[in-house]
Amino acid sequence: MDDQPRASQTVRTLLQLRELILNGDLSPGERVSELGIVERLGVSRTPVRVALVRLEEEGLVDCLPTGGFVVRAFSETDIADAIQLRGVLEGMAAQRAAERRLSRDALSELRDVVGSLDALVRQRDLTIDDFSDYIRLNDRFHGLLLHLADSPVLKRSMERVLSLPFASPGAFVRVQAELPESREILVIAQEHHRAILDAIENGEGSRADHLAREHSRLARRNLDISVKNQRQLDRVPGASLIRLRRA
Amino acid sequence: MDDQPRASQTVRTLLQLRELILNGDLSPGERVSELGIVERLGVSRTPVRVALVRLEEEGLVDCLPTGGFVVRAFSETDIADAIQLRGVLEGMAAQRAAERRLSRDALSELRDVVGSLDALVRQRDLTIDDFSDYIRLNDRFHGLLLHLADSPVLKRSMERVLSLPFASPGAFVRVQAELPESREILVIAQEHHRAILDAIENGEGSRADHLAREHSRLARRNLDISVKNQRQLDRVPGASLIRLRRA
DNA sequence: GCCGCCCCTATTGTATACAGTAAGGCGTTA
DNA sequence: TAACGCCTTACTGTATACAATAGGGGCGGC
Repeated sequence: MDDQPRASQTVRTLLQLRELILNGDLSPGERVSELGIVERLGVSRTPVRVALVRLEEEGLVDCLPTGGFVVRAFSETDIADAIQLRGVLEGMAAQRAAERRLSRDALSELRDVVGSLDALVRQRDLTIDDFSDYIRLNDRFHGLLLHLADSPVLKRSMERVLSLPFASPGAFVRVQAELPESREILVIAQEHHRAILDAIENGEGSRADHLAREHSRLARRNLDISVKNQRQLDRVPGASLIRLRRA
Repeated sequence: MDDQPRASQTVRTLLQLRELILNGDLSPGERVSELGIVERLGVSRTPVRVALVRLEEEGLVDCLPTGGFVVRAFSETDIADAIQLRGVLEGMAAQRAAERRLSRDALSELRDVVGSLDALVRQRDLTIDDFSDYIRLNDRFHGLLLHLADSPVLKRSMERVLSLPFASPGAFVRVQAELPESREILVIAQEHHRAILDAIENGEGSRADHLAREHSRLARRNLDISVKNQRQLDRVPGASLIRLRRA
């Protein structure tokens, strides 16, 4: 059961604490007691404190002025902004990738992923497993985009944004899977993927940029849909951190 | 002499350690010994460790796989990428500000700053103090832009990028001050400021975006100039962290 | 003389002890 | 009965002690 037997206490604590927060075992606004975590995870206060500092930098917890930390709550606006920001960063990544005039060979992996996605989306009826595969391939596509941009600075910045789990490219796919028009949305998303690849292959930086930004708006749309239906919102990773303002 | 008598040990340690790194008292690649810092700053290891973790998240130090931290070194490419990223984020900020259709009243502060900058740049001969004033007003302009974007997520992301000191808007102004064409560059930069304000006033989001991106390229150009002249590069904040690849 | 192995030391990861402070509860008084 | 104040308690900030590990230096063998 112990996933990380070799990892240091600090790393294990960070991972487990992050999971506690993302799973909703700790509620937004709730103070994260160091001693409470010590009891739960069976480590001393020192690794817990380090993990809390890192999570604060990640943005999952907030520092209280009086000392200590609380689990952060995220509004619909926060999520929408994070999605927009991801779109902008992916736009920059796509643009850079395009303007590097990469060889056909350097793009073979990206082309393979787009090909796999094509095959997947072409199917009539999509199962739960298909959506899992889609999420995996989609993450891979977005990861490759970032890689092809060849910018550690950009990569780091993106990782920060993605540490908010509902900002990740696959965050709303499970929501979307429940919609009647789910397959059509995948068709559109995949058209974006193909077009982004095409733009990169042809060195069309601005086109790649705009396509990536538009692509992220699909997530934004799914967010809007989810907000109107709390049940669907629960399918989003880190759902427990979302606090909608009362209507 | 003690700037922060009331602040906690942790905060003081973070500020002082950051200063040690930025001043070059600790060289890039050099291991940051906890005990060494303890001796230098007269605090215990605990606040030092917290400060190191925070600085690692900021990107000023790197985690060694064996444990401990080293001061990071930044290449010319890193700096160029950070400047480009800042331009993209400021573009997003400007676009958001524009598309919010802000009232004339909400923009009065930004207009004042642009007015002050106008008056400053209009002068024939610019003194050192004038450049200091320019940096202050310029920072204020960029800060207001971020504020008007009204996005905590974006603000946080920008703060991360700006924690690399040579990515900040004013980083290369002191370099530029030494150039024969320094005043002309200021004239161009100020034209950008005016145009960005105009775009925001008129709700022209895309124009604001592109102007902000182009604006950041002035910093990029100054970087290129600085690289050809090590003496000028030393004027940049955090210069000691910059390691150019041998020609 | 050079290379390799072993031991020692320095440094970090981890745990815990101590002190200061803020918050909450209870009692008293108006 | 409600409000104010004091006291207690539990928490975090800080310091330090202990253990494990990695790296370096020295010694010995080839």
